[in-house]
Amino acid sequence: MALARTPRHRWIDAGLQALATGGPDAVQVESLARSLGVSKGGFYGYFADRPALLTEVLDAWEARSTDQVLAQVEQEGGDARTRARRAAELTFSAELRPIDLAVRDWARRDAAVGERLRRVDDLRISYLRELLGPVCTDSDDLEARCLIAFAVAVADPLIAAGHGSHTRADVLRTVQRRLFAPPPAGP
Amino acid sequence: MALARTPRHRWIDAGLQALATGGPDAVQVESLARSLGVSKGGFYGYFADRPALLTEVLDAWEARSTDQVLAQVEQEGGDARTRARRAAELTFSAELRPIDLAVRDWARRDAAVGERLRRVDDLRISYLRELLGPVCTDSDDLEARCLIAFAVAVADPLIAAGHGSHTRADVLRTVQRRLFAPPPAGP
DNA sequence: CAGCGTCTGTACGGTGCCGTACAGACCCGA
DNA sequence: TCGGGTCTGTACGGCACCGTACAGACGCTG
Repeated sequence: MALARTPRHRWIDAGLQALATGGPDAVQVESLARSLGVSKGGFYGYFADRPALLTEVLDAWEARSTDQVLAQVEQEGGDARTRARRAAELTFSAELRPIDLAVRDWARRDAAVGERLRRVDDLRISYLRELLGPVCTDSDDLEARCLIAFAVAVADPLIAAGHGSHTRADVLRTVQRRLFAPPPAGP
Repeated sequence: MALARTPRHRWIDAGLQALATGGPDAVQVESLARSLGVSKGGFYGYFADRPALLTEVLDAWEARSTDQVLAQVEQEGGDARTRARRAAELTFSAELRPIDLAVRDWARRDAAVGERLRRVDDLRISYLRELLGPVCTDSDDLEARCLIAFAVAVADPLIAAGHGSHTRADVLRTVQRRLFAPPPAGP
């Protein structure tokens, strides 16, 4: 059996890369072949057609975004704040972040992608809820903190504005401190 | 002079619609013509080419998202919280919201679009800062609240997760209350 | 070394979109 | 009513991509 120079996973990796950079429309068979330095000859031996590749690309994204991240975080251990930060670091790494954003935009127009994203986000928020639970007294407060944390993590790279004399990193630190601060007194 | 059945602004409106639904790649001359019930015959009388249309579509979005929204809000008046809510309602209306999201994703790959988005977001955050200023004591707190408010507003429709027994509207209300609450005590 | 299966390059037809060209329909004003 | 300019439909060439077909190269296996 001859060894494949361009096995399945290389097409999928290239697909993830293209998805991250240009969205699902940019995941094109001939374009991927060019980026791999190959012709598309072998592609249709692995995948029935372009949609089949897109499905597998999403599978790969889902696995990397959930199981792999959680396994890594739990293995490294630490207190709640450490694990929350680590989970965020891994989930929104330079590699995974743009894929996440592309999928999020894709989900707006494809219900099946929306379904996948819902599964992934539910899992992420559940984990976050678990980590933030101990510092919150009532569940309203907890849900508000979860949404804030997740929304800021998701939207940070999408927001183009500056913050006067502050850097974005400054502001993010303040937000993080508030998220783990003891609950507010008032009503 | 014959009256145009399909004047400039109709092409631009259709372009905004397509942009909202399918992103910039979906803004196609022949596709827009079909959605307008016309052939593309007249298009090239108004626009040099497809990129020219995209530029004008962005112009229209920018105007509607900034000047028109601000003018409306200031005209209606009210206290800070009312105006903030009204600005959010208008900015993220059912009509403008999907365009905003599409532009945000587009800005990730097109520097010129990023530049426009930066202008628009800077203006929005400045306005928000102005409204939230009075309830904040120090500028760290103020910037954190602005980022939270804006991030939640932007990311809300992008986040697919549920919140247990709470609805998203419940959680958003809690977040909003916190944003206008008096500043927290210690660090 | 010969045979086999697998992977790869090349070529092809089909399709959809871009931008151009041009002829005819249409509406206005004289 | 008649001319003139404007808008519109149709047709075309070019290009990029999809999916298929097939021949040859490659490396393992006997």
